[in-house]
Amino acid sequence: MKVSREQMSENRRRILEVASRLFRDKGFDAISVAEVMKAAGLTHGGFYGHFASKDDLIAQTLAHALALDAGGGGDFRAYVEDYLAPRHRDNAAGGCPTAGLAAAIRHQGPAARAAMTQALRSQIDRIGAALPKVDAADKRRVAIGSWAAMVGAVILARAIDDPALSDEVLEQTRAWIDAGINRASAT
Amino acid sequence: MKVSREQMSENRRRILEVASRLFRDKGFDAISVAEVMKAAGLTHGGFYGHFASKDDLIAQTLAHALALDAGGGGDFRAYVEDYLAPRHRDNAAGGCPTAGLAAAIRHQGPAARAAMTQALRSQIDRIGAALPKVDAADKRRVAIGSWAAMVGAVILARAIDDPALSDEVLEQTRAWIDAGINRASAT
DNA sequence: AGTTAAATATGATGGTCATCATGTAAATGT
DNA sequence: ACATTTACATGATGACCATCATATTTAACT
Repeated sequence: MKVSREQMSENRRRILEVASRLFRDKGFDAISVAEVMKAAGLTHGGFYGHFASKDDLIAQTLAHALALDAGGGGDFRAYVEDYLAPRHRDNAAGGCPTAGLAAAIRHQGPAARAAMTQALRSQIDRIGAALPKVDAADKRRVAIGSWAAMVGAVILARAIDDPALSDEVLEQTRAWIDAGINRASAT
Repeated sequence: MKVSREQMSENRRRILEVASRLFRDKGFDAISVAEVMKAAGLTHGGFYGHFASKDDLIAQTLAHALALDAGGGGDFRAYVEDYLAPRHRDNAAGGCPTAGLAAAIRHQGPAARAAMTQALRSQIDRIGAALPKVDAADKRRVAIGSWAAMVGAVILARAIDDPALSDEVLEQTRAWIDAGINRASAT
């Protein structure tokens, strides 16, 4: 049955939203088109009215999720603390899409890679801007190094099965980033 | 046809070897059992004589690859330089299994997670031992922070489609790790 | 040398999935 | 009000894949 134009937009929005959560939680391959549609309260048939293919859904979901996730603009230390918290590690479905999906993008199409490139650029700039005390010459190094460590730490912390070691990876990475910022700010 | 016991061991070894390369290159889901067997010069039928399931192959391949990859024991700065080189970024099939597969382990079984946990432990110890000038109290922090940044940087560098930005992620992360080691050694 | 055991090949089987074809009903425009 | 469009539902279709069944061939043991 046909639905109103607003209803259709709303449906499309909900598809992207649930796809974003499902993909972050289980990965692109483990989630079928039918699962996404069902989670959005629809059936699989209408899918190709909204998206050209599953690849298209993946690319649009990525662009959507990465744009929404724009964090790190305020107090950088507080951002790092939240990012490297067990709560974030344990909440992949609602967490940072870069930490959840960056590694899978290698196996996706060009649109997905373009979305991730754009997001990485923005994130580096945002982190740089949130480091006012750091010399301009060092800002980029601090921003890139910190972001790489944050993403890597969450990925590693999620991959291992020892909670104590997983917590330690998060905590030591946080301390390591803090020390790096202090050093760069002390000049 | 039956083959000699040595031939069988050799076959098994080759299956693990090609599986390791294929999985690192394309991911666990994109590689079928039949593909692995074909790449090993066999047909799909013999697979279940060697492994109980694809999950079992994944777990054993991981243990095998992670054990072989034990790097970082010698000169740590040289190791970092190689790790964060474009050559390594562009050679996922032959590169570090942690960088290639860590993010996918979240979706695998307990044996795979156990293998990754063990590998991470060894790697942290190995890096710590390769940092003689760093205070014992700081060793673990430097080792964990550096390793998280290395893994994260390679994952990000592989995910994006702009070669210049990708190179920069590698290079700035290397500089950032260097600076961190210098700071920790200067005490 | 003959018997047995086992490693691999060939050939199903059942399930899942992306995508497509068609029906249906309600919204939109006249 | 009516005609038309269209968003979604239901129901194929064809491909792929993990796993299993059975046959074949040869190493290993007596």
